[in-house]
Amino acid sequence: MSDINTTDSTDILIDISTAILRAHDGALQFRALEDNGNTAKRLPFGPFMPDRHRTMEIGLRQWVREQVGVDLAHVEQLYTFADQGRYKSGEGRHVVSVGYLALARAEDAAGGAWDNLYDYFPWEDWRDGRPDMLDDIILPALDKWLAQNDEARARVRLAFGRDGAQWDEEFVLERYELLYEAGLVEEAARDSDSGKKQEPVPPALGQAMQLDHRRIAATALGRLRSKLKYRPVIFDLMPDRFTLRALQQTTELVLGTALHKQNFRRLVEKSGFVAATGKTSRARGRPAELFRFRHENRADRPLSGLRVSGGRKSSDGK
Amino acid sequence: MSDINTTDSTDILIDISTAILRAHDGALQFRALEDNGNTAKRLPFGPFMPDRHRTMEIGLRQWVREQVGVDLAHVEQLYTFADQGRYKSGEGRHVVSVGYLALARAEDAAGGAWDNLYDYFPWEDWRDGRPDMLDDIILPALDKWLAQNDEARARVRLAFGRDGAQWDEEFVLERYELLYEAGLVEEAARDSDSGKKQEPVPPALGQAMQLDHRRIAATALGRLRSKLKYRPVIFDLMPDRFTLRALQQTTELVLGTALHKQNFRRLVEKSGFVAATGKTSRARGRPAELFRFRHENRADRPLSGLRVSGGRKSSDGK
DNA sequence: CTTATTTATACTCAATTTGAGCATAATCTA
DNA sequence: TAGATTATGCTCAAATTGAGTATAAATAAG
Repeated sequence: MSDINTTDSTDILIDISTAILRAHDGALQFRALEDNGNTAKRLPFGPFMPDRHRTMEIGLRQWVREQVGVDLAHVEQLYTFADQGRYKSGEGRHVVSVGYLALARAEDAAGGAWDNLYDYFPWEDWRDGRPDMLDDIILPALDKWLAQNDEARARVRLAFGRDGAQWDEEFVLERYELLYEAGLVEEAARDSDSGKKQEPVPPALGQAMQLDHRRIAATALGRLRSKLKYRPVIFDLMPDRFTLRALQQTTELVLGTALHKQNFRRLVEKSGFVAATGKTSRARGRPAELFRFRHENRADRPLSGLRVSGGRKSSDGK
Repeated sequence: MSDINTTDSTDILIDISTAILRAHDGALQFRALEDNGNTAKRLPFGPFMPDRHRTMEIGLRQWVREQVGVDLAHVEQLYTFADQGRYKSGEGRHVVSVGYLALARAEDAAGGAWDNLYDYFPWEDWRDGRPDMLDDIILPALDKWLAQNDEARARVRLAFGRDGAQWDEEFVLERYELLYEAGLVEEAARDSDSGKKQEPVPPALGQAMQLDHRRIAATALGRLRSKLKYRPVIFDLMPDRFTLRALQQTTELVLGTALHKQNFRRLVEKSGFVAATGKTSRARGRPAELFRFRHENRADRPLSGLRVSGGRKSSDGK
């Protein structure tokens, strides 16, 4: 038990970092903070202090309150990262990092600096088709790396959908991790013992972040993409009233893929998650009906979320 | 950042606890350890020691190696629990508990004591239909509690599938948490300040465990049930060669529900995850073909896991 | 004010998937 | 040799899904 093995346990510091996402201006954004003397930005974060924080979520909410003034809709723990060497702390303290995902409605998250998440993960946005950088930069660079690290080939194949495997938009973290291991993101060079400096890749692959925050952001995006499909979390990114078009755009934003309009509408209407109201027009074209999320119903249905799917998979042979 | 807020951070101890599951003897079992002077059992666990453990998974594997001799197939981090008051440590140390799920093949996990997981969560096993204890004991008790705690009503409805909501086998943790909060499991009485002792419920609801280990076990079961549906993890519970019947029984074991045999077969064969081999007979009846898991293929397909589903949902009205 | 443009919404249709069975096959037991 | 028992093949209708076509209701342009 704890009392037996407790002997030499070193000083541990737990940091709680939160990726706060919102959908705004046709972009998937997250709250990014700047620090003096550091070009890389960071997520809101702070230490977990058991004396003051009865739970980690209470701690999280404190740091979010103090560092950014945002009303959080959905909050969810992502993962606890504890690898040594991926997180340098000033002192000798060992740092363990607990990542959280939080969703905010644009209305409740007005002020402050918000960055486009896809500026940090440009290879994840497939809304206008497969990003060129994949074939032009990433895959060739990975191939070069694989020549030295053949054991990673299967992971690359799976994560990047090569050789017959298909791209799975949920593998955001797996892709980032591989790019990190291959030394293709700035953080890799930064974390490696400053002695042998890895060659920085000419066209930087997305913006870097402080500490392990980009890893947490990647985890957040992957988790959100996955969760969307079985729980109605998308509504935590939407305002009170919204058109189906807006709902679809937000969904596409998160998934990073385009969806078939009529079928999306059919899916949503059938799901029972939304109820019609009056209507608005604003923008061009025929005015669209405004819907609202049916809280009442949240429990009635299989909670299946929006079973969006990309498109009929090519029925290749078998 | 950390250096700023680091001031008074109290001494934190991180415990790594692992629910190791296997399918054996027609039961879903987990490795349960006994301690002298404690009737409640525990999971293998030990402190995370950053000096010795480069990653938490390395720490986990050390404790598992030392405490139980089991070859782990699949290992997955579940959740980090840090609520104060749910975990008493002998000393003044604040304990944070990181839970892991591990799967083992019965062949690689022979020795030691294995307990039936459903002895700890009897209300989760629906293979022979809805367990009587739900209507006889649990729901009436929850109702009594709800009379004092009306704000929990919606959660109970969702977790226990009442009032039109339907039972979702994945909500294992949510159900356990509610039973805990309602004081219906032994751990609740144990953790509450010994002063006011909660009345223990006459027929104990499943076996209790030490510390927060039953909570971790609940998380493990919920996660596994969920993951089964989108990743082929079930094969990490199977031996090298298996009949489709065995695969189905293991799946039913995990999900806690019965499945339609012919459709399960169709699903599995079409998935491409298995390949036929020779055949065995042993048991009564027509001998069944033996299959093996197709590792090669792991990446080819959408990785969709076994999209098992309970049965056609009643198309109630809308 | 008439037409093009734009977006929303309704419907269709075929392919595929799913839920439920029935039917037959291949063993073992009595 | 007749069950009993389990495996496997096949059918069939209902539901879901992918991909369009068609129509409606606005705004913007001339």
